[in-house]
Order: sequence, then structure tokens, then C-alpha cells
Amino acid sequence: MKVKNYSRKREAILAKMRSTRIHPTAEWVFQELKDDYPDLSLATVYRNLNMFKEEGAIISVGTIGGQERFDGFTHPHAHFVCKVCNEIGDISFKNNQLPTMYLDGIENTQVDNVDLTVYGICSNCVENQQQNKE
Amino acid sequence: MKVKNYSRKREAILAKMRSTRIHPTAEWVFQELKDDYPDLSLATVYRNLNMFKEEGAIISVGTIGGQERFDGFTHPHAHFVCKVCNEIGDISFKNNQLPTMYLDGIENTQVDNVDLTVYGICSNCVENQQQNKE
DNA sequence: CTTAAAAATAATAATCATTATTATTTTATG
DNA sequence: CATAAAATAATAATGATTATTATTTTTAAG
Repeated sequence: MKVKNYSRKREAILAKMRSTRIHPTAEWVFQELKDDYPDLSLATVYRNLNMFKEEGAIISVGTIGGQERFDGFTHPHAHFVCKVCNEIGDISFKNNQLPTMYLDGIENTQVDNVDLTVYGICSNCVENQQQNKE
Repeated sequence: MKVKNYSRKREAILAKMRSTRIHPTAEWVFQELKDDYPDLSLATVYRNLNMFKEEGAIISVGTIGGQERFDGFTHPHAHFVCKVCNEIGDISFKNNQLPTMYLDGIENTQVDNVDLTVYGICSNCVENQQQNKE
């Protein structure tokens, strides 16, 4: 049976994912690491991110603007995607209650993870737009 | 200023989206309509689906397996994505309460729409797997 | 019913994120 | 060291989506 081997680059990719809260793309991780690992390949970043995703070590925030966004912060939380600045922010659940609490009809399912994403305009961009109007 | 013109094909695309609950891909809509509209172009389906999405006439369920899935049913509800059969099911909110009720930190934002998706194994596939074990 | 301008489309090419391929390198282990 | 399995680099291939452009359709006015 297949046994996983150690890899310095894999460790670096996971460490980079854990070091940020910006919900990176694979390309961003690649750019961040290529100074320290000049022979790093973008395919390696993709392959490892997909492995981590399967293991649950990271999660996917979905495809925004054609690129998949990942998240190394695995404590349950929601996301806000701003259509103006395209940034992704973290939102927390009131009382730390998972949103599955509020759903009907998932009784006989097996739940792996829950994605709750709010789309709109973040508070920063709302503020900027109001100032531009005045 | 740009004024929108009538188009028979656009109407057919929206009607098709409203007629199903399977959360189609653009390709599926195209295949469904090409008997009635033999000169329909896939690009037209994409263009109109994106227009409808911007207007809020349909919503996007996100990219599953590399393809964007759309939903013509706009009453607020959540989704269940099964990793075994890849089908998307509808879930309803308890008490018809939007999940934004349970979020901290969206006070000064402008919310366009909320996407709540549960990933896992649907009840059908859970049942099948248990039967195969026995 | 024309006619003209704007909008929409068909057909196809281009884009670009992601995945597959394959030869090479690294790791684990005796 | 030697061997086999795993991981990677480099690059090609894939495939969903978007852009382009010539043509057709729609709208509104004369």
C-alpha cells in the first residue's frame, strides 16, 4: 500500500498556507516560495494543495475570478467575498454554532465540511464608495 | 446608454433554467436547447447565464469538478454536494431564517447573496455504501 | 413597409487555470 | 552502498470559459 514520504517542499507549502489569512491561490504560494526553492514547480504546489485538501489540512474557499482559493485556517468559520476589491475576509459564527444546526434535511448524510460564503461589498469598499459620492 | 433587447434564445435559456432543479452546467443547458434551436451557440448560453447571474435572476452554486453550476431556483436555500454521485441537492433553512442571522461581523457590509454549501455524502450514497459492506 | 442604428448571435479562435506525462531526483530502509 | 517507492521538474495537454468579428435580429422612426 502507498506510504507517504517526507518532502521538504511539501512542508514549506503547508507552512506557507498556515502563515497567512489571505486565502491564497496556488500561484501565490508558488511565487512566495520560489525564492527559497528556485526549482519549485507550480505543478508541485497544485499537487500538494490538492493532497492537503483531501486530508482536510486545508480547505477550499471555491473558485473566485477563475482561480481556486485555499485556506490554511481550518477552525470553522465563514467567508466574505468582496466584488469590488476581490478580497476574502473571515467571518465568525455567533455562539460558535456550526451552520448545520440551522439546516433541514441533512439527517442521514455524512457531512465532510460546510462552506458558508457571503458575497457583496466589504465594509472598507462600502465606505470608499460613499466618500466618492459626496 | 445600453438598452437590452428581446431575444428568443435568451428567453429559452432562462425558461430552461427555471424548469429544473438539477443545478445545471452551461453545457447541459446548451444540449437541452439545441434540438429546438439548432443554430444555438454555446457562447450564447454562457453570455446569457452570466447576465442572469448579474441580474440575480439565477445564482451560481460554484465550481464543482471544474464546471460552474447554476441554479434557477432563487428562493433562499442551501445546497448539498455529494462527492460520490456528484449531484447537488437543495436544503432548506430551519424557520426560513437566513444564515446571515448567525454571523458576526457583517454589520457594515452590503450583502448581495449568501451561499451555504454542505459537502459530503448524500443519504442515497450513504445507504448504498452500507449495503455494499454487508 | 423601408431603413438605419443598436443589440444579439454564430462560429471560431484565444486564454489561462489546472492536470497529465515522463524522465529525473529524493527518500526510506536494509 | 543498493534498491524500490515516492516526489518532483519541466513541459505538454486538457478543457472550461471568454474574446473576436462578421452576420443576423430587434427596435424604433420615417
